Amino acid sequence: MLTERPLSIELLMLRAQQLRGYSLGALANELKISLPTESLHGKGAAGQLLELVLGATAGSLAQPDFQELGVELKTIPVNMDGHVLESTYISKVPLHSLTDLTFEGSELWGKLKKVLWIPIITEKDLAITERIIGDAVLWQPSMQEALIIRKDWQELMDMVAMGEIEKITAKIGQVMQIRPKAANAKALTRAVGPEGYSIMTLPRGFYLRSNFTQHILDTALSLL
DNA sequence: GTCTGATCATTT
DNA sequence: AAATGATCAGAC
Repeated sequence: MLTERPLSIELLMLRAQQLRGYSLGALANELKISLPTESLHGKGAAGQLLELVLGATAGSLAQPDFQELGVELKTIPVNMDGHVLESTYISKVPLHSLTDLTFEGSELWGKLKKVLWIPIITEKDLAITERIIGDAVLWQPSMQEALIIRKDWQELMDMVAMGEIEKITAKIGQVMQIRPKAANAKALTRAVGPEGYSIMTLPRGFYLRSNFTQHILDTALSLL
């Protein structure tokens, strides 16, 4: 089983497609690594396993997983009917030092320009080891999709810049939303508050709504 | 604490 | 059932 960094998108796709049908348990066995037993304690296990086997850069960089290829890797849980089960975290939301921020230069857009989606076929409470790798999909947003993403980003970031982070709920945004992204309620970070003063608040993340990622997967699969 | 990888648990 | 808000694990 190869784990080196792929030299081209074609090689990356080839390798990803070869993983179809593997269970996460079988894959972990080949790599001689162990997986968490309970899903409550293995939330990121699928993504980390796929990063390892596909040769992604580990680490906490604000850059795509395959930086040279401009590709971000995302596992996405779907049930046996192909139904997307969860929203997808994309990137952290900048909450301070917001001058000169543009959509084109944002961390979010850097990751959404090109995404390799790897469906993980599962059901609630199914052991992590029993989950199955599905058909990989390489996605680039269409012009229309990109415009909607940019509109959501601007609406949300306008509120952040205006010091209205505490007014933002997950209901805002057509295909994307802002939600907490923290270890727990005690993890606070600095943000722009009302009147421009600094406040402490929960870290936030950008998430793609599941109906949007469902559309991405459905569109790709309809072309096969 | 700040990031990555996400899913869980409760409300709607 | 779907959506929202909260949380789990690990690297640094």
